Order: sequence, then C-alpha cells, then structure tokens
Amino acid sequence: MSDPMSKRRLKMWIRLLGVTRASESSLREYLRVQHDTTLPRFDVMAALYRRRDGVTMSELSRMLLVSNGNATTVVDRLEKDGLVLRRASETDRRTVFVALTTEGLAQFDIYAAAHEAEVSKLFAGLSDSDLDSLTDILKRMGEPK
Amino acid sequence: MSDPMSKRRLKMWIRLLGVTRASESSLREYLRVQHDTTLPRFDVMAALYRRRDGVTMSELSRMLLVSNGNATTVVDRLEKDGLVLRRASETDRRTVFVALTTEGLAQFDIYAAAHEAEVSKLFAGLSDSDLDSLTDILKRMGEPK
DNA sequence: TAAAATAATTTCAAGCATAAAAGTTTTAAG
DNA sequence: CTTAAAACTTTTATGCTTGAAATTATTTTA
Repeated sequence: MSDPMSKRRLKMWIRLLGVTRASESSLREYLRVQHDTTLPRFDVMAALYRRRDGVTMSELSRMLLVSNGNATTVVDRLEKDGLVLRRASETDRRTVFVALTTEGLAQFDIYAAAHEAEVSKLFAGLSDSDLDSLTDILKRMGEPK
Repeated sequence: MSDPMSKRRLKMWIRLLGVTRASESSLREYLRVQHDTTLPRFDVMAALYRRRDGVTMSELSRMLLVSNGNATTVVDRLEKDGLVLRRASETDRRTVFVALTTEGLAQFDIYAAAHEAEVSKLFAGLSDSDLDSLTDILKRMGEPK
C-alpha cells in the first residue's frame, strides 16, 4: 500500500495543506486587523451575499461545509450585531431563513472588494496558465467520491 | 483592482479552500472513527515523529502553523495520555523539549501507514503529471512573501 | 552590574468547531 | 386517523484555536 505513488500523493497533500493554512492565516490576520472581523463571519456573510433572498440554516451549513451547530452560533453572533436576520418560514415551521440586513449588505460590499484584492495579492505569483492547470486539477479533486 | 485576473485568483482560492476543507473533513472523520483520535493530535505526533529527538514548543507551533497556546493545550492532552513527554532543557531553563514516548511512537507507526493509505485513496484520481504540475505550482505559492 | 529589552512558555477569555442528543414539526405508512 | 419515521434547528459537552496578557528566564546595553 506504500508504493511510490502513494508517497507522492501524501507529500502533495502535506504541501497543499501548508499553503492553504498559511494563506488562511494571512487572510484571517488581514480581516482582523483591517476590518475587525473573522474568517467564519466573513464566510457566512459571503454565502448570504450570494443568496440575497436568504437560505435555510441547513443550506448554509452545507454551503460552508460546517456543522449545523457551528452555523447556529456564528449566525447568533452576527444577528446580535445586526448584520443578519432570521426569519421563520411560513410554510414549514421547522425551517428558519437567514439573510443579510441592509447594514450587513453594505458592510459586506466593503469586505468583498478588500478581500478580493488581498487574495489577488496573495496569489500574485500565479500566471494565467497556472490558474488554468490548477483549476482543472482542483475540479477533478472535488468531483470523485 | 477588480480586473479579470483578480477575479480568477479569487475563484481559484475559493475552490482550493473547498477541496482542502472537504479533504480535511474526510480525514478527520477517518481518524475519529477508525483510530479514535483527532487531526490536531495527529499533526503534533507527525511533527514529533519527524524529529525523534524532540523539538521545543516554539519549533512545534512554527512547524504546524498554530499559535503557541494551541500547541500547549494539545501537548497537554497528549502528555496526559502518555503519548508524548516534556523534558526541560539543561542549558536554557525557559525551553521545553517535547518528544514521543515509546508508546506514542508505536501508536504513530500505526496511524502513519493508515493515514498515508487514506490520503492516497482520497487523491487516487490524480495522475503522475497532475502531481508534477500541482507540486510545482504549490511550491511557487509557498515561496513568495 | 542594574535596568531594559528580548525570548520561551503558559494562562486566559473569547470565539470556532464537532458529534451527539433533544425539541419541534412535517411526512409517510398502515 | 394514528403512529412511526424523517427533517430542521438548537442545545450540550468537549475539544480546538486565537491573540493578548502574565510568568519566568536570558541577553543586551547603558
């Protein structure tokens, strides 16, 4: 089971994890220092920004690949800060919709532009063809299973 | 600042994050169900496995890209379970070395083989040339800055 | 050498994250 | 109908993670 191929895949995974964690750290620091917010909060707001009319809690946690309980607590805090709003469904009393408030939307407009610029700076070293191959490979890594 | 290139880099980052998180989730679940351990514990043990003679707490947190405080608590728990051992430095009384115990070493031998196989299965879809390009690109992503 | 700056680690408070269990509500089966 | 199963969200218990403050030790410098 420990053929050369398996060793190569392991090395690649370790490298991938290293690059991702370092980039995440850097973005986390940027959001904290420049915008007084956190990555999880940003992620939730980004998801709600893409779906302006709101999503259910379950959809949200599926979109972000986090547990239901986790989504609950992050949304709790954002709600307390007036950035998102919960709204009960009228057809299914189990379901809760979450959406950005006007304030949350305005706030995220700012975050989004800043975040895009920061990411772009972080990966400035990647050429067009790098992005082509990388995207292609990542697509296939996500597909199977 | 929001040229097409910056948008492409952002999309790539989102995809990269998605793939990495999904893979991490899967490995976390595997370690929990099959080996009754966690990814942070595994990461610490892996670092100590590579440096059998021990590392300082600071080195450890730098290797894993986590905060000092975080390293402390994970090592605390591993020490309580008899898998790692702290040892004071004789030349610098501020410094603490950590290393795997005999039991920890034996334990990790098992984890390591299983983990490699699991990672290999997870990325079975990647060809040799995929690994070439990916490694090359990741190397350059890690270099700058 | 005394004071100040630097370094290594731990502690602390707060937030993030998970899995499992509990509480509602809806749907399906008999 | 009635009960069982499934679906949705929150709560709970525990562990992870961070940044900042505190503690102790070493090194620099004045």
